[in-house]
Amino acid sequence: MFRGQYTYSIDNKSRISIPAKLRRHISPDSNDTIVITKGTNKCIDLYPLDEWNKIEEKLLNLNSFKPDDARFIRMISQFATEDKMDSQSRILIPQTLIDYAGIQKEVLILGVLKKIEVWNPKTYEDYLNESEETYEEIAARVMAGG
Amino acid sequence: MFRGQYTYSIDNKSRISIPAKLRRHISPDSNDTIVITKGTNKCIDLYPLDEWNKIEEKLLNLNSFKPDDARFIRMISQFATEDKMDSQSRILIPQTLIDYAGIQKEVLILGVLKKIEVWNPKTYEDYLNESEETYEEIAARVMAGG
DNA sequence: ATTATTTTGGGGAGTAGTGGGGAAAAGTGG
DNA sequence: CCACTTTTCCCCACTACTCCCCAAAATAAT
Repeated sequence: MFRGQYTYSIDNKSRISIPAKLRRHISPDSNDTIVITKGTNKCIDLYPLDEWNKIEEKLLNLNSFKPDDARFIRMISQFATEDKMDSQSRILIPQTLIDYAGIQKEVLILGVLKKIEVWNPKTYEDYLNESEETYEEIAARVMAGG
Repeated sequence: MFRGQYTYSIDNKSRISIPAKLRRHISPDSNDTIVITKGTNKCIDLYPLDEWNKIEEKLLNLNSFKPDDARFIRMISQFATEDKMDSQSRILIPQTLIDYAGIQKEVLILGVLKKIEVWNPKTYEDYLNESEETYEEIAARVMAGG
């Protein structure tokens, strides 16, 4: 599982290093391959290949001749590109996603259980502030019964 | 599985390159052969030959004496042509399908699990806007339980 | 302080995408 | 059956980007 936050930079060839501490949690099954996709918030999601394959399994169980299902499959697959890390454990981020996440130079990398998120630090700060609830309140609600 | 989006162009000989990242996922069983057919939306569908064969298997199981089935079989077969990629991994798209999809110069190529779709970028944008649901909502629904 | 590891930077070979010439094949009309 | 036109396909070429490699800088560990 991925944990922690890391402030890194994206170089002028659009590459980002995967922090060493996160790298160690990528299964060898993934063969150093990462699937890069649009996050559900204004960020970029990174999945090790084996985790992404589990998501695709779910998509395959949908019926692609049903218009609604076809639409889901398209939207989710559309932004997913896979890339193998180079010998310095970097991946190349597509320009469309850099633009989507509003990333310039500095990036905030978050380890979030099964996936890794890449944010513009400013965007993330705003995201945290936009919630009315405090950390304490959210915790109480989400973890209720656990 | 095919993934990702690619903005390419169709040349004045009606050829489209298959993006390298998609090409790598085409099984050698297909012998570089692609079946080109009319999509269920306003786009062109491309299937590697081996995947297309699986679809034909399913069609064979339909009852061609049932009017609905017969109609569907006709519609899907009618526009299906197979083509071998040239040495630059390009395929020739029939003019009828180019017209159907309203393609001019720029094309949006989508990797969608077992098939590849070719859209007029504008048409695709309109298609996405037709839906009430946002990406977030779709993701939440489809990925529920994961 | 020295060594090892990690992050960032950049050169250059190879690959990918696009365009187009011309031979072969297919279609059309007499 | 033959000439002529159109389409398809094989090839070569140019440009830009991607990826592999080497290396400096920064951080962490011994």
